[in-house]
Amino acid sequence: MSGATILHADLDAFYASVEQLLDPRLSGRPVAVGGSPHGGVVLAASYEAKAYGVAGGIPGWRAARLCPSLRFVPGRFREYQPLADRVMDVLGDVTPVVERISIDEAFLDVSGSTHLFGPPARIAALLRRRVRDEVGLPISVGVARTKHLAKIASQVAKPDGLVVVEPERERDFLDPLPVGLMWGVGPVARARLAERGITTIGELARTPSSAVEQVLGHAVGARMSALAHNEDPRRVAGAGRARSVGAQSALGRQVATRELVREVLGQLADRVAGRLRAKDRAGRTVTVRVRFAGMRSVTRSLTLPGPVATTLTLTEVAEQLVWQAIDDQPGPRPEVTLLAVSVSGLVHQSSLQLELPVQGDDPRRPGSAPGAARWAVDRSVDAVRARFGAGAVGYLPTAMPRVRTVPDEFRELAEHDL
DNA sequence: TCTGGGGTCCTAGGACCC
DNA sequence: TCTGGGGTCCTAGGACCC
Repeated sequence: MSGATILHADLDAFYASVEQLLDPRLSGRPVAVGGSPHGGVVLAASYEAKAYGVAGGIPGWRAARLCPSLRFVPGRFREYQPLADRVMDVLGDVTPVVERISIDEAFLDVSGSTHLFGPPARIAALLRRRVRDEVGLPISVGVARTKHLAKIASQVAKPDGLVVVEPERERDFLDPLPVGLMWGVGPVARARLAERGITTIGELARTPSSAVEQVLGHAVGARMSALAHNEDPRRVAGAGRARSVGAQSALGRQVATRELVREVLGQLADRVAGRLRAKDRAGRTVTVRVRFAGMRSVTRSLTLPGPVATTLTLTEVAEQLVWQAIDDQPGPRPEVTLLAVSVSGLVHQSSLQLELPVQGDDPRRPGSAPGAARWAVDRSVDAVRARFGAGAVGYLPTAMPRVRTVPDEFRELAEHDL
């Protein structure tokens, strides 16, 4: 019961490893998925590339400078989801208690599986071998008494390793590790702690919780303090439902015109509303984000009287909010580099409960009057797309400015279940 | 040469209510 | 007369995660 029975299994450099699997000429070589020496951003880097300092998120031209022999591949995004699902199936063979937290990693509780498969360390080794033999991908596994410890252990195990933290050695394991390995400590928190001379988890554990809270804020400070003291009560369980749904598009640098904004928001709203309708959900709060040249971004949100899930209503509300955000900026009209739309305050909404007009409401107000008609139109569009494909029908002229957009397959990889 | 896309949670101020 | 105390919702911003 109190033994080390939690596993954290994490595929190594997942996207890059898939590319190496699909094209053996890439194996053992530095590979970047996405980006190019001339632009774009690297989405994932193989371990050989990481050795040069190449990492996900950095601009392609910088990656090329760091590693001249780097091979850029566009990414065969369609292949990723099925391969990751096969890995999860392997994990599910040893226990039903699997909590998938992203496309490529999961927690397992194997406390009920040891009578069948042996001790947890053995189970972890078995899983690693099976994933390698049956799917062809390297996976690292951490084994410990808690999720936090197991997660840290798998990070320490990478690449392609296994680390078991026995309960009596937890303190020895944690104390010398950098605070940045803790789940929830990012660059900002790490820098703030470093200013106080706190760089290891052991040092954090020896700092009074009240002091940590002063540095990191009440909630984060208390949580990090507890984790440093190795208190982690979280159980392995299925992930909860999503609390928001969104979509975004980077635009390069463009002057915002009515046409551009409407085109982009129409596409984003179509994705978001379509996902909501597919799961019979809707939400009351619409939030947009506008990022300007220089990476500064602002958000505007509006909570409607009732939930929305129609493409046109969402587009209209988002449009109002985006112009509000842009018009609030002082000086000449700024260049826009990204638009995002998201819907939160989600509720279940059966197909029969439409966006009904609020009595006495202005019929032109978003989310009210034409709701029923719009819902019906969207349902028809959804049905046509289900039969004939996503490109079969849509609302908006797509002849407008060229917006560089990523493939839908890539977007879908990051979607959470609704 | 100039930064992808989808999410979660927390903070803080103001409006509003009892 | 110069202002209690607590709670909820909304909005904007930010850190963090994969």
